[in-house]
Order: sequence, then structure tokens, then C-alpha cells
Amino acid sequence: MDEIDRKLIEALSEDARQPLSALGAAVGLSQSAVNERIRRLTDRGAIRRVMADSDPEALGLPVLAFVWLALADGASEAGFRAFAAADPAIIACHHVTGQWSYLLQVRLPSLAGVELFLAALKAGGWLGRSETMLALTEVVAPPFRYRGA
Amino acid sequence: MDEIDRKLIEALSEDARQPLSALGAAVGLSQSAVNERIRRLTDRGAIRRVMADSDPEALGLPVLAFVWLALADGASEAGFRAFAAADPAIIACHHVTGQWSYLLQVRLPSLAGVELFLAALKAGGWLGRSETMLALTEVVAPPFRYRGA
DNA sequence: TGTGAAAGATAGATAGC
DNA sequence: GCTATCTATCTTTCACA
Repeated sequence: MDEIDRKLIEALSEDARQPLSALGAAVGLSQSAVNERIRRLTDRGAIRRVMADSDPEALGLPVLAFVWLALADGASEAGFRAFAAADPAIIACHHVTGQWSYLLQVRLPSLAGVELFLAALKAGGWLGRSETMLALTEVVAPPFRYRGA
Repeated sequence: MDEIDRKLIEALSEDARQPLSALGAAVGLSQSAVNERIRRLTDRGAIRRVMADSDPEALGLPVLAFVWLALADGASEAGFRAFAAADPAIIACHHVTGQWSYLLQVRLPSLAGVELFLAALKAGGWLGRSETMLALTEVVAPPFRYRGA
């Protein structure tokens, strides 16, 4: 992972459909050297995948909510993690320091969807305490990976 | 944006390098019909880009911090937004409801980096109040777009 | 919008150096 | 790592449904 690898990943993060020749020109290597580096970066897992970044609004998911969660007493951590991994509305879930145990980032069709989501958390027996904040403007928008309805 | 479009975006979100023939087989359309749909989805902006999702740890950015921020009195909103857009450590920045004005998601090389980041926020005159939480486990990992050192 | 087919352009993969 | 070659894939275009 040298400076050239970093530049390649930066360029591919911007646009992964650039020809190898363009990448080569950008970093000062031949097309095949670039190809070989990308192969190695992918094998090592430094590049995890090449994916489409899509617009959540176009997919009918305009609402982004941040949900702070303290698990219910006695709820299984492993069970909750399986639940989070399975729900396509959950675009990120981190175990965090501080007074809450998890921070969820959720994409939903509407505010009503937020209410349904919280109800599902409660019905699953996961929800101890929680606090929800809604995203207004996206000042720096992270990539969005659509995981299905 | 019908069911087929959604399936295409879901498949491309998983792996954007599949041949059109494979996508066609998955959704029950010909290669040329798939090609045409992807072109339209891209033109409309439903597909924003095709990018590499990389591993922040491999890039020397193992620390993810959530920084809740209330802007300093008199700080310019526009100025702060330009600052956020320019700093590659900031992978997401949302204006949010509730007691804080912004939520920043920041990728950094170390805990010392978090301290430096907060110091830079303060030095820029943006920081009113703030509260930082560190991510421990990534239960559901969002895609990561490397924006450079 | 979609199908099927065919031509041409492009880029990825491979092998020898 | 480079150059050259081979091959898979994409793109474009057509006639037709």
C-alpha cells in the first residue's frame, strides 16, 4: 500500500469505470501495471467491491434517520446483530462508545416509515431506550448502497 | 422506476462489474434492454456513479468517529459547509433535527487524529459545543469512499 | 419498450521480456 | 514493471414486434 496504491483507490472511488490507460496516465504507470495493482488490492481486500452508488430519493427512500439505541435488558447482542444485518432499511449499524449501545442509520420512504421501523424494533424486543434524529440537508453525502425494499 | 429498475440497481449495488448478459438473466430481459435501462437510470441520476468501495483500515483509517456539533455563535453556515466538503476525513455531514446542528462522520488514522480534528474545528472557529462518540464494531458496514489523505 | 442479431470500438486479461 | 497480443464485453445500430 504505497502512494500509488492510494492514488489508484482514490481515483477508483471517484469513478471505477475509467479505463486502465487513464488510471495509468494519472499515476505514471502502464496499463498492465495498473491492472496488476488493482488485482492485488482486490485480493488483499483493500478494494472490497465495485458498486453502483445510487440516489436514495430516486428509489423512494428520501428519509434518513439516525437512531440511538440501548438494547432492552436481556436482549441478545448476536440476535440483534442478525436482525440489523437482515433489514435492508438499515444502511449502517455501529456499536459505539458513550451512553448508547448502537447507532443505526436508516433509509425509509416516509416519516410514517420511521414510526413503523421503531415499532418493529420494539416488537422484536430489541428496544430499551432510543432517540431518533432526522437528517435534514446532506452537506457531505456518503455513498448509498441499495439493499432492496 | 419500476420493479425491474429497482432490481437492476440492487444487483449493481452488489456488483457493478457483472456483464449485461448476467443482469439480463437475473431480471428476465435481453442484454440490450438492460443496457438501455441502465443508461436511462444513469441519465436521470438514479445511478449516481460506479465506484470502488474500499477498506478504510487498509488505507490507514481505522478510527471512525461520530461528532455531534453545534456551530459557534456567528459562524457562517455556508463557510462551515465548504469546510466540511473540503476535508477528506469527513465522510458524511448531515444537518439534523434535535439539540445538535450537525452530525459529522469522520475517518481518521488514530485517536490522536480525532483530537487533531477537533482542534482544527475549533481553530476554524466552527466549534460551539460538540460531543464525540467512537465506533467500536461495524455491525452493518456502509460503503466507504476514499477521498484522499 | 422490448427482441434478436451483427458490426465495430474498447477495455480487460495474459504471456514473454 | 513494460509491450504486444488475444479475447471478453460493451456500444451502436438495425429491422421488427
